[in-house]
Amino acid sequence: MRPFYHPQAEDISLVGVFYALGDPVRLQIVRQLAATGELTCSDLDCAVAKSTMSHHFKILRESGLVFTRKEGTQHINILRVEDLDRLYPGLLAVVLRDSLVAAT
Amino acid sequence: MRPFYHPQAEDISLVGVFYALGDPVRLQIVRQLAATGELTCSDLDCAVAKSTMSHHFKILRESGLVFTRKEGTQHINILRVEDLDRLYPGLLAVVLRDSLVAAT
DNA sequence: TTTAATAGTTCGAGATAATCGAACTACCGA
DNA sequence: TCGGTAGTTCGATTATCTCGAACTATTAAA
Repeated sequence: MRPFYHPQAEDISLVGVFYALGDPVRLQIVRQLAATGELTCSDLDCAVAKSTMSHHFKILRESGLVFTRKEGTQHINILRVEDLDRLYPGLLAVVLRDSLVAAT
Repeated sequence: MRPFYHPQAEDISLVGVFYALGDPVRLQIVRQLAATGELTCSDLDCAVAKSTMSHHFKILRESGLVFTRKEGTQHINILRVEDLDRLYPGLLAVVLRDSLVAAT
């Protein structure tokens, strides 16, 4: 298995971030990440296959939204809050506002 | 030709907006719209076919980012700034910050 | 009032990307 | 070492994107 690719902060593009957020499952992941701090693939119980879930986390990771570290058998994801707030201040606030309702 | 569909403001979803912005051509359109106020399909000279351009404007329109009106032979697009600022305050600011450089 | 020109949409085909289940890898514990 | 759990990768199917060609609508010219 290849090691994870995480872009440098400078390589996190706005269009890539928007692309990653432009999917209901991934948007929900980001919101839940912001609420809980950490999340593994299987912490969410949406109605998608786990291979698809893995794919979603890969897109979040490679767009720069999420950092993944390995811990035993599981992959723990965290939001790259500092990078995102520095690069695109105000963006996360928009994403997280009113995210208590599972708004899309 | 069918009339244009424009969603009600209440039906403009955040994930739909992100989806629309998650493409380099469409992001550029939105930025240029913010700068110039109005834009037709052929005002931009990107290296995409005009049928593709029409498709991009359709996505911007149906996601609620853009309002299109007919004027003679051309379709004039404007950003739905008020709706967007009311629904998702801060979002357009993020999109337009540093948009002078053709950042992606 | 045909004719042509412009603006944009729609259609059909080929290329890209998303989703799923199955098979696989990695790690931990009995 | 044998499962069991967590997650990735693979292959096939399905959906979406892009393009050029054909079409519609509107205006202007002949």
